Amino acid sequence: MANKSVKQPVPIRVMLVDDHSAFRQGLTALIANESDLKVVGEAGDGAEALRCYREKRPDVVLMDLRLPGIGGVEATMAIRKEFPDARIIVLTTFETDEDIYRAIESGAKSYLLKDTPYSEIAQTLRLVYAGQEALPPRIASLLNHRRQRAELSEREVAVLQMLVKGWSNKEIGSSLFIAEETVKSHLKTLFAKLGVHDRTGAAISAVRHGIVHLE
Amino acid sequence: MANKSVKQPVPIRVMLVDDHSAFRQGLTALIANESDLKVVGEAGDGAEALRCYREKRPDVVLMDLRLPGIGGVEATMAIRKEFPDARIIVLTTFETDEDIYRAIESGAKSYLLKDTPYSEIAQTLRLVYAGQEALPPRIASLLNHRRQRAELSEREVAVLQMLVKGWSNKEIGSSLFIAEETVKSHLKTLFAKLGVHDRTGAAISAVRHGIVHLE
DNA sequence: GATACTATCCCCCGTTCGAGTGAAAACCTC
DNA sequence: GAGGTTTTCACTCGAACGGGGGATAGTATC
Repeated sequence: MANKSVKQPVPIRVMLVDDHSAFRQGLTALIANESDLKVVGEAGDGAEALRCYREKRPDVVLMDLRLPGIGGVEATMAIRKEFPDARIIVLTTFETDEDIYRAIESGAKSYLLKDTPYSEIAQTLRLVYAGQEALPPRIASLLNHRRQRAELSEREVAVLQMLVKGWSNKEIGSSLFIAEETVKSHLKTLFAKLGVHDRTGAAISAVRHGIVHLE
Repeated sequence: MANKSVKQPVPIRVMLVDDHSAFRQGLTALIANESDLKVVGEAGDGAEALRCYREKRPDVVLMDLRLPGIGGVEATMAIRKEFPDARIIVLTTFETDEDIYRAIESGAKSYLLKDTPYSEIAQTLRLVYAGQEALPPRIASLLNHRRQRAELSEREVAVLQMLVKGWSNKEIGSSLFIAEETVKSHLKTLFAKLGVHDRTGAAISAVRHGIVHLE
């Protein structure tokens, strides 16, 4: 039982953040097979993640994005604010460029989809522990797309959200206490920034890129 | 090594269909802990699923929807055509009412999301093996929504797809070799059936309900 | 053969939308 | 305080859209 492992005397200490215990369970079981990796903590939401990080000080964190209460992006920012050296890998099912962008901006070192082969997840844990930033090609490409897209102002996003709800310019205007003409003005810049030519295109583009979430 | 199990002398024979080996791996590991369940076959795509079913004749199948080549719905139909008694549970990440509807129509006995707690997956395997149709409340509710929605004709779906692409009525018309007026006519019935009042609402509704998939 | 439903097309008419152009006020940054 | 961005609003004009009606032909369904 003594620590006689030749390859890795001190395993990389991993923490899992995901609201689905079944997923944590399965991943823990798989990681248990690796001699150089060890799960030292689990959290089911953002607040718990911060508490657990403080207590366990893991080497690497696997973080889901959709969490009850505080989301994964906010949790990542909170942890990195207190522990600037924290190495966090986002592991989620979302793959819009906006989600990826926000995750990386918040300080995540990598971004993996949940259907990534397990071996690749393990490999990424090792790479990120070693200080690298390992982004799969597809993710890196989407991140680039997002960075090439023009930034949307706060107001423009607000208009876009109401557009996706199916509201008319007049309805958007009265909801925001501005003239219909102003809404049209925002839409014009939105069309240009999104590279579309009408409101339907803008709505679809907003959903496709994850700027506005349905549900 | 002899079969001395008291509780379940003959375990329920389960087959997994999912293109991600990591997921199959994790699930197989978890199922191995259950004395009354046993994974007897795995497939990575629809065609392999049918071959494997013929060979192994499992009691229950866990089927993903997004598969390379032949999709999960088609695979379910193919298996049930050859083996009408086949008990198939869809296990996927999609949760639009349209996806659920098509899965159940194709003969699936249950529909679970991949983030379902493992214990519930196991329980559903047992229930479906016993001949029941176990639909989680949320899924059943979405299925009802779909059934309350009016059926869309083939032509209407075609128009809707082009609408989501951001095409104008004129563009849709020339693409389908019909007059612009005919497109407007289809749109009128679409608006009524989808319960919206303009094309943007129709586009969002189509995506939300899974009638048209983005990407 | 009567009864649906679907797909196709037409008309009118008012509303909405989008392009073009311009401009003023507020705010931040340097 | 000069310069940039954001937000706000105005005006015109033509194109696109959506609601109302109706009509014909084909194909199932019964």
